[in-house]
Amino acid sequence: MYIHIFVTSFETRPRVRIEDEIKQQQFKNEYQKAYINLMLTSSRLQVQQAALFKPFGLTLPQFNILRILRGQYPKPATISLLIERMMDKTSNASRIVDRLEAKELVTRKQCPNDRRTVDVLITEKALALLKKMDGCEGGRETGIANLTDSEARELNRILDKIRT
Amino acid sequence: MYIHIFVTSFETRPRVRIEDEIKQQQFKNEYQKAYINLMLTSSRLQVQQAALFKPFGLTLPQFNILRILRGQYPKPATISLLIERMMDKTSNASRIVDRLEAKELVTRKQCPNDRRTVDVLITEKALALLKKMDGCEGGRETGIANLTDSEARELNRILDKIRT
DNA sequence: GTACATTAAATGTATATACATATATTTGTG
DNA sequence: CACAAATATATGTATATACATTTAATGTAC
Repeated sequence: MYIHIFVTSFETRPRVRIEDEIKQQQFKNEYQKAYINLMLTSSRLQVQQAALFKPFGLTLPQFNILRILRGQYPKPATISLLIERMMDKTSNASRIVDRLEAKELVTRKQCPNDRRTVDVLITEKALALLKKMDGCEGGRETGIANLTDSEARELNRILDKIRT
Repeated sequence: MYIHIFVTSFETRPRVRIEDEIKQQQFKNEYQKAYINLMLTSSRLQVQQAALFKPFGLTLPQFNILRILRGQYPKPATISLLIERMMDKTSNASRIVDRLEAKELVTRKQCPNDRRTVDVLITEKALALLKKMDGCEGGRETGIANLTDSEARELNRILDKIRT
């Protein structure tokens, strides 16, 4: 997975388990610890999620695009719409669609109404693939499942506050 | 920043602010919501952190390596040690060191004791740079600062549980 | 001490991010 | 209508991740 971890604190100790690393740390304060903890945890979850996806031959961004396209189906989506929904505006939807097209998971053709735009449509093959993948999604098979329902709720509240 | 967001839910609505996106969602459960929320939040924080680093001409992985090297200073570090401490075992320390070397922020020379290994040493130039950067670190200037101390503590507890 | 395994680092390739620029088309304004 | 601005997509380049392979040096077994 792709994540940059900005860690100021792993400078002087040997590596053990990541959680041990953190526990041994002396952080400047709870905020710094929370920051690093958040990066580590999201990285960990992404690795778990990617492992679930791997047998199906899709990367996470590719899967994400396919999910958006399925949401539109049977209507096509433009690249702009994909970028909008992807929420990572700087990621490159064109090239991810290139790869999906190469795998015959989407088709791409110029839109007649506005010839600047492209109609991207998910194929039957991709719909079948997604159907098989429904289940290994959304963190239920990751460490998130360790939480109680109220802890998940509290986590959501705190994360919302961070993004406020 | 590099983060893959696995979002099953942004398939049918127009994009507004990310937090609005989430609020409008109907998630399968709190777990799915927490998963997505975690990805979004860490992504957001990384973008904020990267923006702080940009004026100094360093990427986050490069900064991270330099911090490790400063922790070792005046001793050198081998590539193996950097990988160990980076905690992203699959990331490519050799090539990150290449770039730091090109910027004259580290030196690299074969270790005489074990000629397989390389001594990577942080330069004075890099130490001065890091000194200037001390301050824009650890999330204090990011959304983490929105939390109270006890919220940060609770967040840490919950994240630890996820990684258990 | 040679042969084989192990280790350290570098290199190769595919994918993705981050950001700038190019190209084609449409829209808007005079 | 002509021409500039805006829009949609694609392309280029640097960096990083993810993973496999290569190369050199060391360690170990016989």
